[in-house]
Amino acid sequence: MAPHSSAPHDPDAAPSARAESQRERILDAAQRCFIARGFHAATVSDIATEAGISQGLMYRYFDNKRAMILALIERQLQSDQQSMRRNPLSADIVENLLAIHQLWTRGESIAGVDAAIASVALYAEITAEAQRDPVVADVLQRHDRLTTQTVCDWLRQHDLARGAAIDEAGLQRRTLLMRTVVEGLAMRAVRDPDIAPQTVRAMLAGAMAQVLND
Amino acid sequence: MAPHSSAPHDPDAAPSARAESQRERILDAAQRCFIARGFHAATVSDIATEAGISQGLMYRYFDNKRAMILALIERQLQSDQQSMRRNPLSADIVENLLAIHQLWTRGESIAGVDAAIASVALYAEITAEAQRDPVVADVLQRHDRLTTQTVCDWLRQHDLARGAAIDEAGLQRRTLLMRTVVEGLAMRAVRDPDIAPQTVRAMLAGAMAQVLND
Amino acid sequence: MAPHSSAPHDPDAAPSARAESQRERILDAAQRCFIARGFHAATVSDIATEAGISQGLMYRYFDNKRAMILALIERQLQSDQQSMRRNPLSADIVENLLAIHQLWTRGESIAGVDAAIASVALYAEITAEAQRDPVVADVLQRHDRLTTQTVCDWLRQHDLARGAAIDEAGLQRRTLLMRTVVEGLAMRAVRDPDIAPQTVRAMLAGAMAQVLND
Amino acid sequence: MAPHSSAPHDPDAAPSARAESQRERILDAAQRCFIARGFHAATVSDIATEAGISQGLMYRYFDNKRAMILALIERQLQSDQQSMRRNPLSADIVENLLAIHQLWTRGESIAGVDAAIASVALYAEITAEAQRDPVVADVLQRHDRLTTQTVCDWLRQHDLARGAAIDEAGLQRRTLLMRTVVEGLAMRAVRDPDIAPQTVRAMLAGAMAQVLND
DNA sequence: AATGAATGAGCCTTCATTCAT
DNA sequence: GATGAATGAAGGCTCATTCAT
Repeated sequence: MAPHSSAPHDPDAAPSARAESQRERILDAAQRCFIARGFHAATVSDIATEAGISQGLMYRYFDNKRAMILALIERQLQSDQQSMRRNPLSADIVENLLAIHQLWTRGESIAGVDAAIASVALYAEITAEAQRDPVVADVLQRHDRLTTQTVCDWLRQHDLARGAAIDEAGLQRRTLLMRTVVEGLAMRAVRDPDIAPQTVRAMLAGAMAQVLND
Repeated sequence: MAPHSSAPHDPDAAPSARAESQRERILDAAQRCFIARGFHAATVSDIATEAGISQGLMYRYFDNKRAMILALIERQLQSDQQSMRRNPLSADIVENLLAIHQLWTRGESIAGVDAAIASVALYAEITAEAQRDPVVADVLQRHDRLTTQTVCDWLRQHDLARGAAIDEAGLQRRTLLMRTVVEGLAMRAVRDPDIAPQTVRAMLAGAMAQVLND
Repeated sequence: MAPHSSAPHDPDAAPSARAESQRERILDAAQRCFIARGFHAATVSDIATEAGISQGLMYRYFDNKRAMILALIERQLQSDQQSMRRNPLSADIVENLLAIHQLWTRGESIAGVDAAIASVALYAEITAEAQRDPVVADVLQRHDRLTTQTVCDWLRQHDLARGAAIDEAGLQRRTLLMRTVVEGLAMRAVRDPDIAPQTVRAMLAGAMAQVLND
Repeated sequence: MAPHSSAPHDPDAAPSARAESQRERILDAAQRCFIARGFHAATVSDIATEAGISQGLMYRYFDNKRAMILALIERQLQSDQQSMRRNPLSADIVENLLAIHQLWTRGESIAGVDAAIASVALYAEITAEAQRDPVVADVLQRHDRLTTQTVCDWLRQHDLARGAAIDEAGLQRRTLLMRTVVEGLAMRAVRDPDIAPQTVRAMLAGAMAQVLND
């Protein structure tokens, strides 16, 4: 019908660059609102205002509020994965996590930092949602396995580099420990923001020793 | 107005036993609803039905919905603490956590089990709320420190029992590790419910070794 | 739970007298609004205002707007049937229809008159809805057959009274003619309200002669 | 602005052939949508899609949705009249009506058939609208009288052809009967689609005998 | 103490209409 | 002429809260 442009409401067509950037603007706004108020308390009106567009227009880009939530979750998971992939294991891992812990502690949303968890509030809310919404649970699990694979590959490379024998069961154990400690630390940062940094550093040093050298 | 009992709406009077048990019933119902649907999606009507009372009556026990949420959070934190206090460190700690991990994995609400986290969804939602609501954050932090103290005392007792030297910095590090691993594992259980149990056991064995024996 | 009263929102309980009278008030208001503006143009807010209650309260008595429409249609059909049943065939049938035609012509809603069609606008709108909504179509057809039976029985009694032989095919033909003329006349009354009464009377006389005496 | 053609948005200019054909396309689409969903439930977007043009463009041909409805009603009435004029009274009138009744019964829109009522749903909705909107009522009545005149002329010709004396009052009576039966039958077709065809034929035979031979 | 009817604010969503291109 | 992005005003509906009984 209109050969030179494909509207966002035409599901068969690839979205135009403008449409894509609008979606991103909306998702950015949604992210801020969801972090600030939560998935259910944030209103479509909030998001529209934050995005600087009218409420009605949002429905050209998303079928409904739930679709916004799902799209945001999907985007968040993909961004998390990319962060993990870009951020190789290093000797500085303890110091890196320590720095990120400080940001979590301040409740700031982390942009430009390669953190697997950009906002603890969003991470927690997505997790809660996964226990209620099977669609969210599925998306989450699919991404989770990719991330686990990424971490596992890291460790395998690390072992090869240091000439250690490859032990698959051990790799999985250490991957799980790595992820558990990171995510647990995020929760700790919110629930008691005043832990002494040296305690965190010592804990991380011990745990990362197991991750990297066992 | 009610000559034979001090009504719960009289703030100056000590709540009667009956009033106290009503509050408990309501909070029990609220807990089930909040776990199933979340703080904001659960309606007052849901909770009233679940508690088997009328909507209007709830407002004799709680000023409003927010007060219910706060009371539930408070109660949850106290119950978590009691679990921790009742559940001393033992050689079975790995197997205990493994069993709880299975329950988390199934998304079941844990009753009668001495788990620090009765429902991961509720735990996550409370954490998210803490990053938005300073009142929640304060309550959370106050309880958190008590719990940290409880765990720390455990470990001190454990060290005394095995004749180890007492190292305060080490105790704090191991306490943090303990809590981080438990809370991280709860999140892992939701985000990827299909991790192999032997992997979890191996990870826990390694981490708990550091907690108990370092 | 409450043994002495059954709330309208409890689907298992028989509605209380109060609830029933509220439903009637709402349906009365809905009828006025639907006649004045149509099923789809009339708003729930219109109806609430007309009924003198709040919007929210309507949803204690009807699940949604569609349920109101369906309930009104059902009530209308039942009332039509009762009119037919109360209003036996008589020598005055021509004059009766003539009088009703005058009311139709003025677009007035007919109350207290035993007219099969109380409001032509409502009758037309229900008919239109039947061609779109299978549920409405079903309800309509079910009632229609009862009404047809009622008219058919009238005519049979009439024939017996005048000593005529009973001819089933003929009864059905005359029943159909009777109903067709009545409903057709209703439409005529709206589409050209200025037909001369003597023309209507003459037409009815001829048609009713066939209905009553063939 | 458009030097080579008189644009439809210029009210002083005669509409170009192109503009006229666009209007027809839009009205065709509108008719399909209105039949399927009703005046108020059909959206401008529906109609635009059905017509294969953009929403914005429709506003170059019609001021607003109401203007579309009015134009469609006007066109419908004209087309009905032409059908009546093209379709002279004949011995087959009973069989013709019987065939049309079948189409009404199936809820199909009748195209290419010389039926006075192309769609019962549309006919009913227009009738309902006439009782609300004086503009519609006026247009309807004006057309109605022309149609009545057309039918009346038919019958006069018929009488002349068979050598009967011309009786003006009788002509009006028979015209009214004719129209009443046709429109009443349309309603019957929707409200009880399962009437036996032989019953319809017998009823029509009797009524048309009065129309043609009295 | 207890009920549940009643309210009204506000939410998600739709849609007629406008406007920049 | 033509598009479709954008707007804003409702509309249907929900729900926390209040109140008469």
